Amino acid sequence: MKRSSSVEADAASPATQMHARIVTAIRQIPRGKVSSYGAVARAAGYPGYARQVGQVMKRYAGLPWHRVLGAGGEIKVPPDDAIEQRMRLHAEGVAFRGRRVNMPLHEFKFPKVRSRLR
DNA sequence: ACTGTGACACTGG
DNA sequence: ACCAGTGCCACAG
Repeated sequence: MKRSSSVEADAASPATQMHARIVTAIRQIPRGKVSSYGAVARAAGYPGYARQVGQVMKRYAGLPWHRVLGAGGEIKVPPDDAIEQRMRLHAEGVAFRGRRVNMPLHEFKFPKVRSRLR
């Protein structure tokens, strides 16, 4: 098997794997529950990669992006999308207390918090 | 290769 | 509760 062949090195690229793991984590958040960028990053095995979670969500379509909030349950998306996010969450029964949602009440707990990856 | 940017998080005033 | 400063990291130009 070719180890450093350019083609498959692509598929196994660290970055690609990270994206995949982040996407998977986001998909785990059930309807009516929410999580945070940081929590998703940790669940995916990449603590400290909160910003990358945002990047991935922007690139991948079909993700429940509205269930991901900033630390403390704050909305971190631009004003336009923020409106839709609130609307979607409200439709799922997630209520806002002013600018943020009641995290202790709505936060989804990831089952398998994997240890650090690389 | 270097610099700026951002859908983040945390601390301190 | 609000805002500024700092650390964080991949990506784009």
